[in-house]
Amino acid sequence: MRHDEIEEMRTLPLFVGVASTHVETMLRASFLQRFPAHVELAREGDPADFLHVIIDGQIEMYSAYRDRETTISVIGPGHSFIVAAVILDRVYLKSARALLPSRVLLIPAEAVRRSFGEDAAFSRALALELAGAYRGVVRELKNQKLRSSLERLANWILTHDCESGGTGRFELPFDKRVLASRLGMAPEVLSRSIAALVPYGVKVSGRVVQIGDMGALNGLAHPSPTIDGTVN
Amino acid sequence: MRHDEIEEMRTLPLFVGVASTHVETMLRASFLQRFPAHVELAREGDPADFLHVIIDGQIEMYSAYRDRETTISVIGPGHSFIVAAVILDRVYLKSARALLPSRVLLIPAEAVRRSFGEDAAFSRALALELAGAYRGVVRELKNQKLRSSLERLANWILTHDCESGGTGRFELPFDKRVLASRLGMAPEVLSRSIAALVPYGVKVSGRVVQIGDMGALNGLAHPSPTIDGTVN
DNA sequence: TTATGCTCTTGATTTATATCAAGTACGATA
DNA sequence: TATCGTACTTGATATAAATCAAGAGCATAA
Repeated sequence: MRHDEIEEMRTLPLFVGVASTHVETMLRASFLQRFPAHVELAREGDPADFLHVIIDGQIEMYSAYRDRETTISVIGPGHSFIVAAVILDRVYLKSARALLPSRVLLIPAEAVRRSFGEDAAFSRALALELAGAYRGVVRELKNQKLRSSLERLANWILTHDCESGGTGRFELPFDKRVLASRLGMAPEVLSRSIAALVPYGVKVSGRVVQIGDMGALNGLAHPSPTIDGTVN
Repeated sequence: MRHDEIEEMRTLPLFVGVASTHVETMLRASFLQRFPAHVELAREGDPADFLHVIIDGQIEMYSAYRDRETTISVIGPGHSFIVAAVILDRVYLKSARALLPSRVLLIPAEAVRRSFGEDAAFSRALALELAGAYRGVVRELKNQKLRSSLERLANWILTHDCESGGTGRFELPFDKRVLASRLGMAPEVLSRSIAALVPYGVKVSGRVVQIGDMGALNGLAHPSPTIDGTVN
């Protein structure tokens, strides 16, 4: 990495309060890599060689079993992934692919584990990161086990609108087929669910979603702070 | 807590390598409490007042939404819960109830957060604990999204047999209705799924499960290291 | 513009799972 | 031992979701 790039990375949330010598050591061993869309960056079952931090672009975390595949999450700039596998020195549980051309910071697992062992601020930052990630997955598990597809979609729309300014109008951040997989349904079911939201004032044309009647949508969705809470 | 009890708690895995003054401080502020069966120890949505460590007994972690309820996990002696909520100072995402009469160590959240901030070994122990917990939930989410009820049951039997000695014969550790909820299905569906395993050599009478043909069950279950791995 | 290949939608159907309603087994208790 | 309550099972049915099969819309490139 170039010097100016290292300066840019130094300010990542993961590194706040961490001794600059440790940040320096990790960053010097790191790579800033570009990935074209559709490329796989990590495969589940492989040993965790790098901690990944998305600088820009969009990454899909997914998993396959027999002839099925499901999207676990889609993440963007600032997010890191495979933290748990790296510090435990285990294999990845998910695969990752770029949905958009992306730049990703790759920090060698070995360097991360060394800093984790030597720098208290860094181990604390990782603990907090993991605690937040843990709660995110717990929320998602509840979402899957306790809700119907239509409820999941309705709540996703509410949450996403909220995260993108709460204007009642936003663009889908990725293909509908990815959204379907993320929500745990077949693409056909997503299509029909979108149609089923029309009586509740939701209009979807192409990638644009419009919430016409927030009250009606809320009444259908029944959002819950312990499932949808935007702050972990 | 009495002195001998404090001595007993000192050896908990959560405390290995942690400065004894910190352990002492936390334990002195803690309570060792007994809960009869069926009692609720924590309710989702409440602020996290205590880190809980099960000394003995059995605790069900569950969650409710509208008129539904689901079991997230059932845990036993040595396991701690609500670590994430405690260190982030947030509300619980799950409720907890005792399935058996239980003894639980309650460490005040405030004391945990202080030690987390001051003791590097403790923050590292929590990070590792959280990393393991995170991977556990990810596995469970994949289990839910990628498998049918019958596959989930078949794999649960294999995993549980393995964890209890791999003899091909074990006792259900809790009621079938709890198992059904844990596996994400209605109790009736569990009954029928158990019946559907007979052709694969699985016999269930009362609480005793016998695996007659490990090969056949494996063939149905297709266990995967990235879903069922017993080591996180 | 017309082709080409997508993604998405719609309709018909099957399959999986939940629900409702009895019944049966079984353990605890008197 | 008899009785009560609870957990579990079984059958019938309803609902939810997946699958299969076309077709429609839309962007891209020739």
